[in-house]
Amino acid sequence: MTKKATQLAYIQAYEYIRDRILNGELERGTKLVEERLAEEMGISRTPVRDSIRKLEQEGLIKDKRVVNPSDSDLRDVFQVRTLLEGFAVRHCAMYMGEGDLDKLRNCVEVGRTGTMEQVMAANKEFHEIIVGATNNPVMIDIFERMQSIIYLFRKTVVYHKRPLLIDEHQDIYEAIAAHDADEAERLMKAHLQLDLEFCLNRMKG
Amino acid sequence: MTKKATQLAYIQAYEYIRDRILNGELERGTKLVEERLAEEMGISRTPVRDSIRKLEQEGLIKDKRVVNPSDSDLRDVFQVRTLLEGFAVRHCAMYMGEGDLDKLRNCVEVGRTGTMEQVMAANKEFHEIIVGATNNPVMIDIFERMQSIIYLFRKTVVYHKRPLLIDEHQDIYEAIAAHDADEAERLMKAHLQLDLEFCLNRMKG
DNA sequence: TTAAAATATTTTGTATACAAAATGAACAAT
DNA sequence: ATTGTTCATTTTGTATACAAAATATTTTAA
Repeated sequence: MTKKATQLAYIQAYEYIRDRILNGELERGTKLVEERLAEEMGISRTPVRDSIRKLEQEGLIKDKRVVNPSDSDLRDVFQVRTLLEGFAVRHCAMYMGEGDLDKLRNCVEVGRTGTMEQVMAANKEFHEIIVGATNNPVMIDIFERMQSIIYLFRKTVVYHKRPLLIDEHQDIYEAIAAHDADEAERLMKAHLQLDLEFCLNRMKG
Repeated sequence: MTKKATQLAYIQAYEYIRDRILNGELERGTKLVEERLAEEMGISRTPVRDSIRKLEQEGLIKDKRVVNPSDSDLRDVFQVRTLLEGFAVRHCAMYMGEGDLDKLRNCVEVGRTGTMEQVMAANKEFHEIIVGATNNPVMIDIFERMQSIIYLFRKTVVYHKRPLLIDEHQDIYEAIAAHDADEAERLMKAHLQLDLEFCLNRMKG
């Protein structure tokens, strides 16, 4: 019994467009024409419009174009991200149980030994576990939305492994495991700051 | 020369539905039927659907019903709100100029002397000025989205003036004016905490 | 050649019709 | 009475046609 994929056209359209944006096939700034996309997918404009509206709300599309975030936009996102993850990691240091701690440690491990794809997934998961541990759906939702933008931005720098990234994750993990909330928060903020600067610098090249 | 109102049906529909939700005419939990609303406004379903989708993204509608946030939902929102406004007020204490300070002082003043409607508007503005001063559109956007939910929740307690609310605003203003970031943040967090508890308690009655 | 106006083309917004799905009511069997 | 099944009704999802708006192109005048 194979898991039945969603048959609804507007969901299909949403995933299709979203994936094409995130993997870079639809470049930043590209104008999205409803009819062209509809034809491309063999459906009508109606569900395509729905999905475009949704992606607009999520911030991946702006004025019918794939968003093209400026340095300033990215800074704004990171400022909020730093706030949320700073809070979240503090929460982790105080309350996180063994299960999640194991998962975090595993992310660090994969970060050192895995393939490129595995490393990227593990890095993403590392942050998701931390934010998820707050158990606050509002916060998680905001975080996930920002992830899309960040991923979009990072797309072009994906093959430039940032040095020290895994070391920083390990340090954060250790601070959490040691229940040192202040240190965990401090390390997380520094980590995100470096990440931001790496992104911004790479964009210029 | 009167300001020309937007003629687009989907914007009109958005504002119409949103206002009816926020002012309580559409009660929490009410099922929203596209065709009924369309007929009611004398337009077709298409723009009504658009606006419902948008309101769903904004969190005012969930599963075609006016949201009915639980205590837990409201706590989650306030946790994020506290984080954002704590940061924002700290920013204000460090960088806010005379112009905005005047506006804040005016909000406090109106809070003491105005009519019910004026007081409510001034209270809202007080917080908007503080968040707006961060100059971070991402943060402002998140804040505004939460405001809708909070307002919806608060709707039922609107005529129970909370004691001390204006005093707290004044204290926050003074801490900002004195450039005391730590104190401003502390006062803001306490203020929001009291606000949350007031909301939650009133809901039970 | 450049700027402005007019025209053509593309693209979006809206209405409507029909199909698919979800919901609810009526009925039968236990 | 309760459960389950069938049928009717409502509501949503999708396609299509047309109108309005925005964009691009050509034409005309200086």
